[in-house]
Amino acid sequence: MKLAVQIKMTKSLYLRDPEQSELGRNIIKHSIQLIQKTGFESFKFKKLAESIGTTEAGIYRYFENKHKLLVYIISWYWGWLDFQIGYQTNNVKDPISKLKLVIKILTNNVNKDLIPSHVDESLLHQILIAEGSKSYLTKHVGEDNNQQYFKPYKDLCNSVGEIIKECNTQYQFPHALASTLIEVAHLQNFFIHNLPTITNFDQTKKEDQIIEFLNNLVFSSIKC
Amino acid sequence: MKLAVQIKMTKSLYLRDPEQSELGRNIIKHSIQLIQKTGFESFKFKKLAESIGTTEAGIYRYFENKHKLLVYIISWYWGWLDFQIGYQTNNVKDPISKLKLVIKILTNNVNKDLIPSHVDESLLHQILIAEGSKSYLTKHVGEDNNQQYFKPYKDLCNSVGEIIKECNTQYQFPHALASTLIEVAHLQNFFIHNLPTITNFDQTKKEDQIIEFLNNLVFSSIKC
DNA sequence: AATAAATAATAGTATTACTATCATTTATAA
DNA sequence: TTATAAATGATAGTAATACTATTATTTATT
Repeated sequence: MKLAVQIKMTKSLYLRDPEQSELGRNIIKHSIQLIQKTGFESFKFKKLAESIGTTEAGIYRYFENKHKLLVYIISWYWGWLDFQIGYQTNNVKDPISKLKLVIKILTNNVNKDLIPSHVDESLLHQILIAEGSKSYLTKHVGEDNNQQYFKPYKDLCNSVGEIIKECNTQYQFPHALASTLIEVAHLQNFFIHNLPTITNFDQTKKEDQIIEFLNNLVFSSIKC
Repeated sequence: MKLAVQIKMTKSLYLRDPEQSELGRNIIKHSIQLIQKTGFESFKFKKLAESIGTTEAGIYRYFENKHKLLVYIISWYWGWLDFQIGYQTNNVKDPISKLKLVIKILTNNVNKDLIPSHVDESLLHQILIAEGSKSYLTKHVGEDNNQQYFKPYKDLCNSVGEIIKECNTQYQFPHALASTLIEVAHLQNFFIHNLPTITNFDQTKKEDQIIEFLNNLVFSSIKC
């Protein structure tokens, strides 16, 4: 039997809870496929409706607009990552090993068993890399923040920050380093695949090199 | 007499060179104001035309679309930063002092004397923070890269990477660290102003704290 | 004074991001 | 079972947007 994780989502992100119906789950599933395939700018509710076999109006009953749908998907991923980190580092005592595992998870070396079937984790990870920052890089980020849209992201930063603290209680910027680590993991992944000449990474074992770079960055900073 | 810096721009970014006419310079000037004020998503050529006192068709004679205009503006800024770094670190012998100065420049503690009058450097810096990554986070990043749209950005990463190398020739990832430094400077600036609870920075002397964080990050990594 | 280039004025088109309406199906409750 | 409500489907419509095209007018160059 497959264990499906339930990620708690902010209610104000949706009009109708997409987890509670077949159509809703289809909206999420096909959104992930379409956004990954076409990019967020070319992602249209009309195309989404077509690929599901429903109508635009059907989508709008679940999500007010496509930006909220993007934020929903991305928040879901942050929540899931946060759960993964808690779950997978559960038995790890040594904080340094813990943080190393976190870096691996952020760079996408994870156990995929616990994910609900309608979500494709590898597509989601690609969306995060290419579209993640668009969820907050808006003029209405303040209001969105007041509505708790970024709570899963902040919770994740906090979880990672706490592990950093465990490694070195003297380190001054655990939370800034946590958000840096999360974002740079995605950033370097994007660069390595799309603007390769920007980095020194050779083109073999890309992910491993990102992990090495991040390990060096983080553990030098906290002097471990 | 004011010295105006000329930044070399990729020709394929524009249809007509905006530096060469009053209208062109107005397009740049008012774009910067409008994008900063409304955000890129709400930035419309129609509104831009109105604020200049020309027509949409007039803008389209200079730029094929608003994405290319954004890339133009952002590339210009990277070129300008690269120049600033070269110019201001010119007399600095010690590579560590040099790199510290670079961090200051990236966090916007710069001499503004050399900037052409139609460009507002502080608005531009804000655009970079909030919209910078949108210039490459597209599905057509590969083609854009082939067209050399990101050359100024890569050149800047390279300049910073070279300074990092001077500090420690043994360090493995000078260019990855350079791009990380540039992006994290902007990222932490965005977070501190828009999602403050994410970092540990207290709300006074924000920029100084970013500088401190970046100094720690970079100099620990390269063991200086 | 002749010619070319740049700009202004206006109009038009396909697409998009929604909103509204009403009929039909599906689930729930008496 | 039937009554009621809730969710979905089908269709239409609208204002705004991202462009393109055309022609007239102004400005610069020869």
